[in-house]
Amino acid sequence: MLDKTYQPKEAEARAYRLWEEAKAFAATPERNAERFTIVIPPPNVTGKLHIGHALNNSMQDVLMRYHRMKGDDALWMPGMDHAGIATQMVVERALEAEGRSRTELGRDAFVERVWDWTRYSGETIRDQLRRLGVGPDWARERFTLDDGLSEAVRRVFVQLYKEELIYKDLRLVNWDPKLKTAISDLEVQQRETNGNLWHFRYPLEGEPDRYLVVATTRPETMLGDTAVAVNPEDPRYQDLIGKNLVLPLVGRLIPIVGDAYADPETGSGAVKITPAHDFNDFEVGQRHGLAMINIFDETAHLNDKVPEAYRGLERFAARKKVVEDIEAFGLLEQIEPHRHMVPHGDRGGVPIEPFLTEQWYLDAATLAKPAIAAVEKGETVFHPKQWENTYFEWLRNIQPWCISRQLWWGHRIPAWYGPDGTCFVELTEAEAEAAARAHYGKDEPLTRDQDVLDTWFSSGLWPFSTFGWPGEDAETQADLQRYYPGSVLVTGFDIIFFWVARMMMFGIHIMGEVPFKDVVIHGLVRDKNGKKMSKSQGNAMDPLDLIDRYGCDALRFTLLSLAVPGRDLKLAEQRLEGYRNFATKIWNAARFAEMNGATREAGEGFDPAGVTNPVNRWIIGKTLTAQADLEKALSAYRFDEAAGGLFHFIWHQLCDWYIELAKPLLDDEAAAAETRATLAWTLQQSLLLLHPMMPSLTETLWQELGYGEQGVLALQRLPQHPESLRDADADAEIDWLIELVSAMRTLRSEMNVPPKAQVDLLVSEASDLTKARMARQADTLRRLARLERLEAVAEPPAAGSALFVIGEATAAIPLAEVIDLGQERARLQKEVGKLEKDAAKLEKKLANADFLAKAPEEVVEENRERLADMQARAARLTQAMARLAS
RNA sequence: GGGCGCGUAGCUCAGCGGGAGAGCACUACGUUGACAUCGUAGGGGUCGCUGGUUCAAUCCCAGCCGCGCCCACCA
Repeated sequence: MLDKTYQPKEAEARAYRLWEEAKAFAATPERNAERFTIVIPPPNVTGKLHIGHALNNSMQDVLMRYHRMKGDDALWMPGMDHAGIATQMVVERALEAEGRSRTELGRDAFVERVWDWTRYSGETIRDQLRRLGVGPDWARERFTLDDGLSEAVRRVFVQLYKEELIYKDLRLVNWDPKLKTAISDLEVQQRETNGNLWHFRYPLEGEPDRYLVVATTRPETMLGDTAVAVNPEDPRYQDLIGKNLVLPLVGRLIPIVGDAYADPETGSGAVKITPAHDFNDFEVGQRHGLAMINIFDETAHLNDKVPEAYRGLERFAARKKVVEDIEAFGLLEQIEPHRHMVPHGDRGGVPIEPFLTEQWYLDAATLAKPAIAAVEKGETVFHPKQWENTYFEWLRNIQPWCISRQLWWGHRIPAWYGPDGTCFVELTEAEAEAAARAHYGKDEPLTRDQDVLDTWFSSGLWPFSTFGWPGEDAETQADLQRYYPGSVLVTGFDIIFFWVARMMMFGIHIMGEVPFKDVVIHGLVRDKNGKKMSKSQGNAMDPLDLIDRYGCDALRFTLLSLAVPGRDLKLAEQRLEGYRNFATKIWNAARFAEMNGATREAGEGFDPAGVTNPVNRWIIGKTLTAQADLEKALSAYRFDEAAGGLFHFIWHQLCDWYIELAKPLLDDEAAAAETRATLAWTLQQSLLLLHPMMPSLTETLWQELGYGEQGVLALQRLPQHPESLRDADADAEIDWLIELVSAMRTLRSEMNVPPKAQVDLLVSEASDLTKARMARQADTLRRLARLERLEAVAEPPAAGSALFVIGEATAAIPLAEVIDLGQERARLQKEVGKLEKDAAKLEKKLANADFLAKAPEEVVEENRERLADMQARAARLTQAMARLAS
């Protein structure tokens, strides 16, 4: 006997054990079935998973379980990402708390320390995924810093280098002075900041009374100015082009250059040019052959390229001093408050510094072209499709990707330098040495490039590196052949650029084929007020905490229900409560089944086609519909509709109606056996349909109801039922029954008939069909409507009855004690009035010649039927009212 | 400055060309042997505003108002 409520905690652990014992998550290439592949977006080993991971993995798990149940060879590739900069920061912070630093430890010891952390975080994440009830093919788990994946990284790097798609270049990069590394454009966040525009006077050479006013938001960079630009079309300054200014505080002579970059409309129309510290100025500098003076060190302190008074100052301290000194010289024209966007490093959180360094770049524009074309051609399709705009927009404007990082945690760049700086890019040190020997004609000592690669470089290879590429053994080749490209990628919109686009570029270039067919983009999980969850705000919801309190199935079902495409999710605990209750509801339906013997034995040899009772035939048809709806929703990645459909089917059709309708049948000797079997079957089907979304509950019930002998639910197949199981007559009869019961209940409620009081129901002028239905459903009606007497009568009902129309019949409930003739007549009159009003609207529509001529025939017909039905009901009620009076 | 999206019942959201829906919340009633983590019934909406297209508009188009997100080098 089942407990009264579902106890998720033990059930989840037990179910997961069963799945692992049954190897339920393993791919089955040997079956040679249709294959279905998903590679997991590898979580960062920076700690633990958040609620967004719960959504992302629930969605994937639903697809996996569903496809496995359809009979596919389903492979879900698990793994994690070393997440270079992010993980290094976590460990550095831990060191800091111990009063140590990474430099103190040294590179090797530090990396060892990060590995320790990685093992710890990896274990945490694996546990969390298990608690979520999701089942990837654990035996295949990969890590981006595995030997195999590192080999893939080196291969791709060397190949692209030899193709001249990777190169080294000296130019401005986004430099994070806190983390002391270059970062890519994507890792820069523009933050609106309150600042100032400082207007400085730069005196003309030899004419100290004349000056140009330049404005800047970054006064300290003036120490690196090497020109001032004016627009050559600007009449105010044309004669000044070619002359020199004296750079205040420094004394350097800097030219006035004519460049269209200077906008006459902005500020004074003259703009200071600092080629080493501003991306625009860098270009101006290149055009005019200006000197580039780098005034910062890697921590954004001023270096010895500036006058002594400023050396060693931190950039903001320098700013203050520069302004003070300019003012002291009387060269400060004005200070204007100015709100503007300041670039910040998204990890370090400090303003980034455009910084002149040599870095490795990837020619992204070249790789982007086929990646754009593939989506244009529909080889990869985004869901919802509008995200393709975002993807296109970024790829069409893509800049060279800075892939080198001055970090320790990551894939070391496979480049070695000879004593003269010659660079050898090879797969291994031995190959580099060989290349060097060939180049120099003798052995020379080589030093390896100190930098590591942007973490997204290896993530970009994930769809094929995880299968063992570039391994050449038979197994790897078979896996790649079979499982690449993936079927679906499920991910958040926030990493379309970081990850999806990079996988597309690498996948097409390296493998010659897109890495996945469908990209399912989901939203961000926000709190109930729509605020982004964050630890510091204190509004973050911990998935494990929610699982502890509501069960993993409730959490999954909640997230899936809210996963409307193209929209963020607002998660309120009330929703979790609701779906926890849903789990309890199903549990109790199963409990009812168990109590009535509707378990596996009852369903043995059951053939739904042989069922005769309309109630049973009806629920069988509804089950087919539920399955069809589920399949439709999931094939369109509409997890919200899939969840909503099953919720409605199980709660409102199966529990509210079928179980209630089945109760009298279970007491009826003639119908009991068939009904028991139908109930068992329907519940079994429900468990199958619901399993992808609520795996633990359904698995537990599967075992409890005796299906364990057939194995775990996770490995069952979804049966395909013949459409002939649907029965329109049964549907019509049960619809009629439901309408009748509902009408009775409404009347009882409106008339304040005590719930326990038994009443009579007299159905007059009933057709043979109605009489037959009444006979068949008599027991059910008596029970659900609490009837004393049920009768088909020829005579009109006597006064003192409540009346309503059901189908082509009029029904009367004699309620002499509670009914007031006048009130009842008024009630009926009101209803007739409403019907007539609606009918009048339809009549008008149907009288419109344009409507008749232009609307499709079926629409016209439908309106006619509706009108006829309304008129018939109104007439019937009017007639009944007349009889009431007599 | 460009791009995308959203504004439907008190709340969260479906629906997107032919009868306004769900869940939660709310009100009334209810200890009927599955379930009070429940049941039954009920109230509640000029579908942001203004025009247009159409026989027909919550749904399509345009404009406006309000809100959000992404991208962008303006001093």
